[in-house]
Parts: sequence; C-alpha cells; structure tokens
Amino acid sequence: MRKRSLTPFGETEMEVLHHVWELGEATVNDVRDRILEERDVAYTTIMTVMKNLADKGYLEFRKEGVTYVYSPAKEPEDVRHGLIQDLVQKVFKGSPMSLVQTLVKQESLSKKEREEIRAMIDQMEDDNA
Amino acid sequence: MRKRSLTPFGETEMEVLHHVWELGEATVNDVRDRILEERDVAYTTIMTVMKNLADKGYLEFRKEGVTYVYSPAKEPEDVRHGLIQDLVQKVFKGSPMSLVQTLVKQESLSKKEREEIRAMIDQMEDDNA
DNA sequence: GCATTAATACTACAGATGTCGTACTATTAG
DNA sequence: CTAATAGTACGACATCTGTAGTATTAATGC
Repeated sequence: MRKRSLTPFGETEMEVLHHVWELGEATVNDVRDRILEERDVAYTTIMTVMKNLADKGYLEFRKEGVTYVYSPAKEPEDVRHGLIQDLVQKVFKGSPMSLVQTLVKQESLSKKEREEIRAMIDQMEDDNA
Repeated sequence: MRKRSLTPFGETEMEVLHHVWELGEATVNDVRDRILEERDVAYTTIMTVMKNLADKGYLEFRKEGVTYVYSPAKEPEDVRHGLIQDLVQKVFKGSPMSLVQTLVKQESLSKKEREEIRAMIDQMEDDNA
C-alpha cells in the first residue's frame, strides 16, 4: 500500500537533490562535503539517501572504478513543478489561483516582490500572445 | 530529533482538515461519512488522524456527552500559508518568485488562468496603493 | 605482499504517518 | 435487566524517511 503523502520525498532528499543539481555530477563525498558546511551528517547517511533517490528515479549514476558518480535523472524544473502540482491538488483543491492568492496576500511579500511577480506574468503573457 | 520533512503533516491529515474546515464543527463520523464518498476507510483511522491533528494544534475539541466535537484551531489561510512557506524555503531557496515562475511557466496553466492570476495581483497592488 | 584507507553493501533502528482490530464504556430499545 | 449500538481508547503493524554502525571489498603506500 503506497504511503499517502503530500510530497514524494523528504527534506534531506531535497537538500541532496539541490546539491547534485548544482554540481551536475557528484559523488557521495562531494555532496556530503557541501552539507557538512551546514550540519553534521554521516557518510553513510548521504549514501543511503542518494541510493533512495536513484531508486525513485530522481538520480542516475555510473561507476567509475569503485566510486559511484551520480547525476540528475530529471529536470529540476520538472521536479519542482511536480511538487507544486501536488500542493495545488492536495492543499488548494486544484486551483493554482488560490495558491498564488495565498502567497501574495501575506504581508511577508514585499510590494517589490509582488511587482516583480506581476511583471513576470505580464512578460509571459506577451511571450504567448 | 525532529523529523526533517517538507510538510508538517500527511495527505490524509490534509484531507481531514479540509472537511473540518468546511463543516466548521465535526465529529469523527461526520468527517468519515464525507471521506467514504471517495474511498473506504475505517472509523478508527479517522479517529486517530483527528486526535493527531488535535495533538499538533490544528484542531481543538469539546466533549458533548461521550462524543468529541472537533473544530479548527488555526485559520485555514495560516495553515496553507505555512505550507507554501515551507515549500518556498526548502524547494525554492526562499524565493517566492521562483515558485510563481515555475507555476506559471508550465503549459498546464491555461492562458485564462494566467490572466486571472495577473488580474488578482493587479487588484492587490491597487488595494495597497 | 600486506597494512591502511576509501568506498560501498548490508543491516538496523527511530520517528511520523496511515491503517485498523479489539476491547471497553455509555446509551438505548425491548 | 439485557442485548444491541455508538463511541472511544489503546495498541499493533506497515511504509517512508532519516540516521548511522559494521562488514566487506577495492585501491594505495611502502
């Protein structure tokens, strides 16, 4: 029975994904070194997480000697978009407008940020016109 | 150790929250009846989920005889906003613009939806002017 | 060749969430 | 009063994610 979850993976998995995306190709140690700048974590932990991500199809790898070299198997944009889609479906009942509304309505967004968002949408309208 | 997760709760919890929000006040059976229209689920499952939500502070309750009557303890808007904030922080590195950009860029949004979103933002700019 | 080091494989465990069975308690129909 | 019913409490178990220890295998230094 599949676990019913709002997201297809957890925070550490997301963290690791970000690093692999930025590095393009990365070994377990490459990713771990970057995470160590932020917090303490065991080599084996990152190894397990990366293997799980590969099992789920988010990363792929090739062997170089004994070492596994991982790289992204999905476009970051697609992954991010999938996460948003899940949120829209499960939290905003399929209405992306509701999401944007909630996001924009909060005072946490500065006037400037709102203007930037609007400008961006304007530009997209133009592109598609 | 706090669980590192992209969201503070799961899909069934979200589902239950939606129903309580819409009903205003609800017993376990009220919520279960609504969910039964969609899928099969045991009374005790919903009971456990609602108790968990109460433990986490998302629901509160009063006893009416033997029956627990639950009601929302947080504003839906606040809960939704929290979820978005998490997503922005953990997936879009703190940039709400990136989120909107990803959302809007996809073809999955119709031109009409994009226009609606822009109109909404325009209106908010006006409100704040 | 043999000890040290690097990398992985394997295994385990804890917490969160989802699911439900069983036992208990209160209410109510006869 | 007794049996059915409604409701709850409690505990059990599965899956997923996060974390890491230990064993094994491969490369490296001398």
